[in-house]
Amino acid sequence: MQLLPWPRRLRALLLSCTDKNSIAKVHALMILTSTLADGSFNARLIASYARIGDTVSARKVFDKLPQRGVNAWNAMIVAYSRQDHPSQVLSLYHQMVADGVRPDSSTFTVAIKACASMLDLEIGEEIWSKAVDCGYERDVFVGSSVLNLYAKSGKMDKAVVVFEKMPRKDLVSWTTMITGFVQSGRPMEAVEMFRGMQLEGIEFDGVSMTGLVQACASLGDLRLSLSVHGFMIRRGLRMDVMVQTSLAHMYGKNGHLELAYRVFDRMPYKNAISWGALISGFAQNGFAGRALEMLVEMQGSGFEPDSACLVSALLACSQVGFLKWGKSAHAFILKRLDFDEVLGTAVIDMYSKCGSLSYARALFDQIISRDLISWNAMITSYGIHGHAEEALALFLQMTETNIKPDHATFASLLSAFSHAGLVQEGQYWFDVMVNKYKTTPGEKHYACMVDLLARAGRVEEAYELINSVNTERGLAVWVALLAGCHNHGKSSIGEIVAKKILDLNPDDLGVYALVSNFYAMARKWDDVADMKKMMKQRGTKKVPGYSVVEVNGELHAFLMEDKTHQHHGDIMQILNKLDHDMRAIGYVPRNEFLLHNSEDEHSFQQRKFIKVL
DNA sequence: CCCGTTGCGG
Repeated sequence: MQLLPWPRRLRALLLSCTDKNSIAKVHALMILTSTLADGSFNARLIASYARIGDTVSARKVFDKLPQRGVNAWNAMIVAYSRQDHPSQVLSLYHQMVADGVRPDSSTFTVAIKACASMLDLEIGEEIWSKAVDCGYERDVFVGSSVLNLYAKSGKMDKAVVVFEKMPRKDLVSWTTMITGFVQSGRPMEAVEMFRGMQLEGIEFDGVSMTGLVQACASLGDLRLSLSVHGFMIRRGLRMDVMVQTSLAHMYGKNGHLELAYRVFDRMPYKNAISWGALISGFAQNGFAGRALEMLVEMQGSGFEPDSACLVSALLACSQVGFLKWGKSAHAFILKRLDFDEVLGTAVIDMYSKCGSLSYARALFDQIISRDLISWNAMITSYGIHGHAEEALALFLQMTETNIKPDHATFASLLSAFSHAGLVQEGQYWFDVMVNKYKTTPGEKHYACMVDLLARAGRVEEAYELINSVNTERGLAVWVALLAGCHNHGKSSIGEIVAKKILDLNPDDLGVYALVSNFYAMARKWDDVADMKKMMKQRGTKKVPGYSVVEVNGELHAFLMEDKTHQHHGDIMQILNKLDHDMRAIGYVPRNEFLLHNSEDEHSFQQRKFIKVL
């Protein structure tokens, strides 16, 4: 065997090292042969320790070096980057610059990546401008890193500027733009980016495809989703867990749960995230029971649910008011997970929707990390429960923190006033929102204001309000107004509003019921008959509301004309007694406008059992 | 030669 010169032998040896002991032996040899002083070899030693995850040993070598070249600094910086220690990366970067060592492409790339992961746009841009000064403006690696920095900071428009200036764009730079647009809620542009990449003749991979699939998921276009899925099969893409999980999620999120399950079922390797994708699909589409079943099933298959799975499970409990399971989920979190903002807010929401406002508030006070959405959720909870004063008190408390209220906060606050019938307060805070917080009111805010005025019988004012603004006036605004017209016998305005509603072609049967009830109030019997015909034609796209009660941990669902409950007779008896007692103290039920359509109700019942159980 | 882009949630 021919002996190589020392440095080359050591380099070969280092490359074959897979454990700490063998690296340490080479390390000793390097000391003996005095090759450690060689700038290109000490960097390799640091990189070897880093490769096996031993950052501590790498740092010891680094610290003992008499002088450090770019490669040594880079090796150490990359080591910290691999271990996901962005602040260490930045501190080394700054030390290196202070030592007068000139960073290279690799240094800038990794340093900017660290800023992206800490969402520190300011330092990131500072480093980027230094990179430009050092002549790396046209570098693909540094460029992609900057694209990601802007994408993660929600500055896609800045990313576009950098991207368009890049002379050479490769798979990673295109992919960064795709995922950037997806994460910024601009899925159409993500799809356009994918098409642009195809036109440039750059072959896609699993990562870029994951971005495209996520774009399809947020577009909710089944035809596009199916064609993308078909495209990747035709092109023979090797699908890994991530691609398959994003596919299952794409179908599940948009309610195509059979397709989602088919993808999931055929996955050779699944993990907790794949399960989470399915669970969230079921939970978000109203299949609460199925979501909770899958949570149990995943544990049976040996997977530990993570916080995202629990968030979906809590959402499922909220939807059906299943307090018993909600409490189990809470207990599970206390035992095995750490509370973050998302998980905390989901538990708060669950307690609130399951009727336990005090638990919700106690949790809100306990959760250390509360963000904007946590505050909004708690304010919403008070609103739903009719506690407008508490909602306002919380809002005022919020203004003392550094979290700024957003459009959703005001929507919750205004809705709280509308539920409590506090017209003056509502008007006052609407004004504050517009003038002090410079928040442009949207459809939701106008709907609250219309609801507030219309409930109080000030239908004319509400009508004037919506006619005075130029914003998009959607269904909710008109529905709130018509409900007011119905309750306060305002037939002339109501007729105009009813026509507007019908022009919008809603697919909610409840809206048609409201219009029909309004016509009945106005004694427009021909229109009532038309409405009934229309409802029959349109079929049952939307499931009507039903009540759910939890008794001893078991759910009982009720809807109109439903006689299937085992204690139906007893329940009716008690209801009759309550009805009798209420009339005795002066209650006059307004059931003269109630709508009956027994054929539809039958199909509703079928769906009810699928959904709740 | 190294460095940049990925899957579920309030």
